[in-house]
Amino acid sequence: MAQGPTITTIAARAGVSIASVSRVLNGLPTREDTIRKVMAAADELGYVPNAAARSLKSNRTYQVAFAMADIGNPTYVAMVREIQPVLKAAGYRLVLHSTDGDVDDELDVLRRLGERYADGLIISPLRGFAQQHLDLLAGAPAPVVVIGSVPQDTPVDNVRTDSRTGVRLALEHLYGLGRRSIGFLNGPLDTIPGAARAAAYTDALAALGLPYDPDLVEVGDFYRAAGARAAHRLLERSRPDALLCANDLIALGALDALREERLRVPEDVALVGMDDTELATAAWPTLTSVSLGSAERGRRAAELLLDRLEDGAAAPRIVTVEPTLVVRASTEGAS
Amino acid sequence: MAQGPTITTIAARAGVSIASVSRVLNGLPTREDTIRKVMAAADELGYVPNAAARSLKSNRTYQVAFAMADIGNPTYVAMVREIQPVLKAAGYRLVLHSTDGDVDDELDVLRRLGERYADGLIISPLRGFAQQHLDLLAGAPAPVVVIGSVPQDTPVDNVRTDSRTGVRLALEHLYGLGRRSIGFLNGPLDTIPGAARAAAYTDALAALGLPYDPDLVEVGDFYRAAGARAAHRLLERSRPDALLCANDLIALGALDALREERLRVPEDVALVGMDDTELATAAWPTLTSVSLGSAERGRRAAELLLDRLEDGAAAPRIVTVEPTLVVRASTEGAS
DNA sequence: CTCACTCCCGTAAACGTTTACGGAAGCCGC
DNA sequence: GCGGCTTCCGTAAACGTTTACGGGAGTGAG
Repeated sequence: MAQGPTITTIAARAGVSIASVSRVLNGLPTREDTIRKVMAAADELGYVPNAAARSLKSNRTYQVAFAMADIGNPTYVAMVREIQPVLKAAGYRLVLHSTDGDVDDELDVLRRLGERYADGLIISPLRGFAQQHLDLLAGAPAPVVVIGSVPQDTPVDNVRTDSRTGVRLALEHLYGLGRRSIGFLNGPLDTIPGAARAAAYTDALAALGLPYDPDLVEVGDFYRAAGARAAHRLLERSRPDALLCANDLIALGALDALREERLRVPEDVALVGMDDTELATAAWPTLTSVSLGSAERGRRAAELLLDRLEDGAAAPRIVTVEPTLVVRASTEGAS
Repeated sequence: MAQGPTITTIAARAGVSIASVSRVLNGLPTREDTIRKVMAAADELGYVPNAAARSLKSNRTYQVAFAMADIGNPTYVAMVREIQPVLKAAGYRLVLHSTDGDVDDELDVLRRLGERYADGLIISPLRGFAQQHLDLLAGAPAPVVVIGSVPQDTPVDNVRTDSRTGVRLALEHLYGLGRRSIGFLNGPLDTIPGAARAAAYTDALAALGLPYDPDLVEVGDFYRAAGARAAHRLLERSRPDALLCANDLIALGALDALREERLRVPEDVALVGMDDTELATAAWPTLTSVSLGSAERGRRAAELLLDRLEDGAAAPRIVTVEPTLVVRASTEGAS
């Protein structure tokens, strides 16, 4: 934990000025033997540049922040997993924020960007986009990329998916299998995905000519235990032949509940999750799931941010990742 | 992306010196109406302090780094999940490094601590502890906490688990169920957990009076697909009545393989994983797994680091987290 | 020999904070 | 009315870099 050498130390040992040291270390044109002297001194002293001083002067931290609701959720893990290597390859560190889906926390992350501890931010808000969010986004002191849909004219890079299409794919698949009583286990309606999926479910039903039956819909939370409870509540008052779950965790909970109720999957109830996380293939029967391309969304977001850091003036871009349906045993029968 | 206000801006607007502004913002004793003026100016301007300038002066970044092999591995996710809130509560940000288990990457993380971009580091090395590691650890420019066992006299805080006991618990459990031909699917032997678990397996067999049969041991990698391949190889040449897997991912792969070979779990082959990740409860049958307390290790590591940041001089501490066996359906039959 | 030009390098300022130091103002007791 | 104390604040230095600017040495041409 010794006090490290600074360019001043190196300059003294090499017998040159700190300016020369800095030039050598940054590869600016310098005479050959000065380079050698400085390099030798730096090596001997084990010099490592000080990040704080460098960013103070250059206004670059080479850090990027990623804010999401919960690192325990495999969707976000998939994103982080893709974001990290992209940033690393470009020489950036990753700062991780878990907001627990708390709006104040999210706003706080946005505000503290002003501390300039990071050059940019990727945020995947769970709740939110009150006017307050939008104001902060518009006036953000550093580039921000939002994963999730942002209102039309918000001047921000944006990676979105089309959960409407995703839900439709799932319902069409179930309809095609002859299921007509398709229940829906959703997450909280005050979350962005919760609200979007609720609307999409209603629309997709209508498109298929199926009636909307409130008894077939339950709202819980995006966790496994909550999914199980929601499934039990739903099964108490109706008997669907299929269940769409707003994410894979809920689907796992539903699987637990169905097992307890001695209902077979998929024979009695076909089950579809969303997000297509690794849990979908760990479960048994393996879960049919709507892939919303979390990994790809993460990667694209990181790329957008890096582009933006290169060229701050370019017009905001919107990238849309198409959902796909990954069919597995929980709807199509035995493995 | 406007240029933010600095304490100089505030000082001008409030009609005081920058020293007064700094004092007010840091809560040092100041006259009441100066406080008001400064606060008013700061609020109006939306002042946010600059992190780089602050850390340059104070030598504190309020960041902590965590380096692990692979954020896709649920073990590390469990750690991050615990580490993050502990740090956040203490006002620290989390910087995440994925090393892919690459030794050079690990060394690089250690070296770059010298940039002082973080006040401390939690590292969970997968390979390593060559002399090079130890030298770097000893001379680290900031406190380091290692998750995983470190040689006896390394002057570093250390959170370890006792995988020897963990493996013994698993084998005793299987032995108690009447299993006598217990196979072992391990990860690479040049990794720390791989080597430790191999030795523990041999010892535990001996303690139970069972012979060591090389045909019952297969080495692969810590991934699901590798686990499946290893299981297939093992099943080609022997017919165990139980399989211990060096982590849950391998166990999931083994489950895949066993299913393909039409072997029933646990009737034909009892299956035990390690790490007790969420995958263990997602699988079917649910997986008996040796919990190595990943979550707790993460939390304890974060706490150790925070303590160390308070008091750098205290003697290095070693915390040991006891493994436990979580028995589920993959050894004890129907749910 | 001198002038102009080039090539390197050193001096010093700047980034936005924190903080040591000393000065000004007010108050008290004598 | 003056010395001494306290309280508050401003000046300036410092943290470790990067970089604008200008000066000195060397070269070549006239």
